[in-house]
Amino acid sequence: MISVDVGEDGPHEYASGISAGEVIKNVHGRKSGAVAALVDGEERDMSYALEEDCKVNPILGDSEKGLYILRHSCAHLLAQAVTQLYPDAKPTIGPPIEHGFYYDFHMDPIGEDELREIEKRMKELVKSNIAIEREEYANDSLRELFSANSFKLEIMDDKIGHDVGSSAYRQGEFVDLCRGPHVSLTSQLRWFKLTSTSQAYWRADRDRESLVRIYGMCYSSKDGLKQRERQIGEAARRDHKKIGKEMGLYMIDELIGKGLPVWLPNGEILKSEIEKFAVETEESYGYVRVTTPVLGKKELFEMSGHLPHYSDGMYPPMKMDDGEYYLKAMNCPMHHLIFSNSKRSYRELPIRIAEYGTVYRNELSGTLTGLLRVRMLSMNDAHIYCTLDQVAEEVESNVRMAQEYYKTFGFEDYDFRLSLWDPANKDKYIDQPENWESTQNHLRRIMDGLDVDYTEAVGEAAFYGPKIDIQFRTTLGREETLATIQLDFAAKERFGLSYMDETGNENGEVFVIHRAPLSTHERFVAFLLEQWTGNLPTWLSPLQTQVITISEKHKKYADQVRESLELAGVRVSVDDSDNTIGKKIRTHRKNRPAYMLILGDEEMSGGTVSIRGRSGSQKKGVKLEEFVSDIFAEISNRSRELSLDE
RNA sequence: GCCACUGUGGCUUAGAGGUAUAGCGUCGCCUUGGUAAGGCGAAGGUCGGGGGUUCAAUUCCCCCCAGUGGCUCCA
Repeated sequence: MISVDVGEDGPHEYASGISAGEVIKNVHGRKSGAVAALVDGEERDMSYALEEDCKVNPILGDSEKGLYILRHSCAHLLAQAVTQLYPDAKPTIGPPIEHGFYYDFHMDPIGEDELREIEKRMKELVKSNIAIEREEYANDSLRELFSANSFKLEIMDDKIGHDVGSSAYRQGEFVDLCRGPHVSLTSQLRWFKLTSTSQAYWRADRDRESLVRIYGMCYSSKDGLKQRERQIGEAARRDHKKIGKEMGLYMIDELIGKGLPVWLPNGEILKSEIEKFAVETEESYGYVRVTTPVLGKKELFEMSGHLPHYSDGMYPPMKMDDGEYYLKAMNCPMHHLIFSNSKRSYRELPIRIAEYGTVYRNELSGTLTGLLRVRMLSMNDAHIYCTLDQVAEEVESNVRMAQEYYKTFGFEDYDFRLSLWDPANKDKYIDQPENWESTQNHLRRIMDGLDVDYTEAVGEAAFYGPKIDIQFRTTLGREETLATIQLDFAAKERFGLSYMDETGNENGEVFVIHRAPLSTHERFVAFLLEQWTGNLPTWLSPLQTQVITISEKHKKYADQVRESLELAGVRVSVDDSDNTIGKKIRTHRKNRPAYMLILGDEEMSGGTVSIRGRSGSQKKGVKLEEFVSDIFAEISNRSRELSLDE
């Protein structure tokens, strides 16, 4: 007999050799929802035999661990279906991921029809309710088992004896090299769906074999799957590309080129509202503004380190009669020259140089999408030149500024990330290990002193120094970097930055902070549109008031209303066409004005307006002057809420 | 850049080897209408571009271009 600790009600006695699953069934019932067991803290199959005293807990299908097991098993199910349908296909690796799983196969590319075929076969395998069993092998018999699959052999070369173990999992005729654990029956894998295929390289190495990756999503219940499908639908509804088109914000024309969005009049309004806000804010934080050219000579970018470390991100040079010129990928080199343009005194520091302009980055064509990833980036960029002692305060005030910005814009779902260099990948970074260590530690101390949570990420630094990234989650749960605050220890030497210190000596210890809290206008607008589903706060709305007349008798009054609003600086448009009012409301909804004003006999005689909010709310008989002053206040306060939609 | 899929009037879209649907929008006429589609009519497309196969291609094949989803990369 062995004693098994099952949690709340103390240890139970069982015959030695009983399976973990039997114990869980005995304690938690047949329908516990367990997909595997936690035996002394180790994840095990339900069939795992208990030989000595231990602690056993169920891993529930809807827990994080349980979902990963389900998804992992689902990946095996996929591989079984694929190898049945395509006997020549060689499974490589197939891990669980957030929301689902993928599996990479060495096989000929497949399309949508094949994907549905495979999914159908998976469903059949679920119906057949095949047992999934763990098998233990000695190393050479394991190699024998997978002798036809060079990918599996390669995995064994690397991992056996380390953490993969020498186990395989069998379901019917299909066997996969795997550490497990897995669910015990294919019928436990009901709530999945294959979503897409893509290409991947074996070991993410483009010189190795090209593989077909098949993605799927998988949940523990119908609800989970449905909810994810709804989330995907919601993301489509919030898609900035769709909303941007409806609101006439931007266009992309193939003759201009991909990744080069054009801001249309409505988009330009939105962009300039953001810019106006940033200019005001940064003036109050002591920034000065400059403008620098969009291109510069090769020698400049060699000096800055862009050409050795960032050349992939830059456009090829333009040969001119006096040398080679490059489009700038960043503003910093030119700002450094501005700093050096005059003798600086310690009394002047920190100097904060800001620029609203464009930079140009040669992103791979396949990565470009809408406003989220573009090749011409409009930025509210700035560089702060300060002493080491001043770094902390400047970083802090930038974190604070970012938080203020995001509050106003209504962003809440973001995290800070301390991005560090990767000493194993020295080509990507300036090779000064001591400087990396000291600046990274410095930033870490600053972050620890601020009351914000952050994570650390190796290999995410800029080439010239560590940075604090502000990470956002899109509706689909994908993480994107919105903004960065970067600490640059390299510029001072490369550009010979210096100032006269208190002792009257030239001091070269100038630290540079690069920061762009509002990201690029392109990406920022994409996030804003998603955040608000296009229904932006009034101050940001390209159209703040849409006036709708009931009949042509009211045209004159509508003009009067328009004039009053325009006088107060409110963006207004009048629709006095002879369509019905319902029709007009429907038509104008896609432009997403903050408010619609309905004008008819009642309003005209009383000098009032009838307000229709975005939610469909109606408020009749509001004095025109009252509306004008209310909306004016809402706009000047940059209010997040639409106070008149009630 | 790599892989898969997609590309039909301003927008959404049907279709298929014999030069093509429908709705919205636009324009005109009628309607003067009170909070998410009033009625009638008209215009508008070399079916992404270029080659090829065929008596015939928008439909099949090849090459480009662009979009979408991934890989890689990244603000």
